[in-house]
Amino acid sequence: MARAATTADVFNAIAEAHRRDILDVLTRGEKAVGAIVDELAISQPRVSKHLRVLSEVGLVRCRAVGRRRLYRVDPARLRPLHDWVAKYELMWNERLDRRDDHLGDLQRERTESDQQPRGAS
Amino acid sequence: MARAATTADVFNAIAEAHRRDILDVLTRGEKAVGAIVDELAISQPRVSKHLRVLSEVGLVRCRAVGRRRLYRVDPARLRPLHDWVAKYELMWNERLDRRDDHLGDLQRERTESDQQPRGAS
DNA sequence: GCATTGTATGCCTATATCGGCATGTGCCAA
DNA sequence: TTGGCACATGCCGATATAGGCATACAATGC
Repeated sequence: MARAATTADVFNAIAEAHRRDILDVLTRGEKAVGAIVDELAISQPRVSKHLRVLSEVGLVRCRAVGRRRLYRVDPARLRPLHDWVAKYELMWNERLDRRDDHLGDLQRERTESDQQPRGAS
Repeated sequence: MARAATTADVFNAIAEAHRRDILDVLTRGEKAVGAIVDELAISQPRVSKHLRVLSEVGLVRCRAVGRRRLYRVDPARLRPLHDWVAKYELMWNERLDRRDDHLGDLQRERTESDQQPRGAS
């Protein structure tokens, strides 16, 4: 088996740095392919291909205007990612809080796993 | 060129669903490899390999206890991801706000890109 | 020392990616 | 209609992955 398809989900789609760059550019408003190409100094076919991936996972939407295609971000699609990370954000805030209280020694006071009897889902 | 290494950054590391599963399990506390294996019903070598990737990007830390290795999450490492998504969270909140105000017609009032003169970084 | 448990690694295959380059397709202009 | 601009696609090569299986390594217990 190989790596999961880039279009499998949002996580895979944004793994590629250039794809994130493109999204970031689109953050500043709807843009045509050519504009992205110029702004990022990436070849046009490359941009088009990345846009296709982003499009397939719904991260961008396209609108044709004349012979141009204007792409825009659909930020809501990043929600799964946001929600997933949120859990961990809680964790690191907790840790910082504890560190404030006890000045960071018992960093693992209760975290110590008691190696559950295997099978307890 | 192929896809970026899974160990290139946190984004690539968490692209793999099983890796996220492992992190989620570790969310509930430090766990030994065997515990993860049992909980996720994934082969041991697989788990070990995923842990290695997670380890290389700093998402988990390891501590040897006897012949066991206890892994724990280092949630702070997800910060880049969190920060990146945060921008988009703002965006979708804005949109919802606007929708509240104007009942969603002028969804693109100002978003309209004015196709900057090409070259303006 | 020796057998056993708990993990990490190595090797191999199938698969899919990213990027380059050339070319197809669609729309506009003269 | 012909030319040309804006994008999308197709094909190719190099690369690296995920997972299976067997095995090496480490620590423990007898």
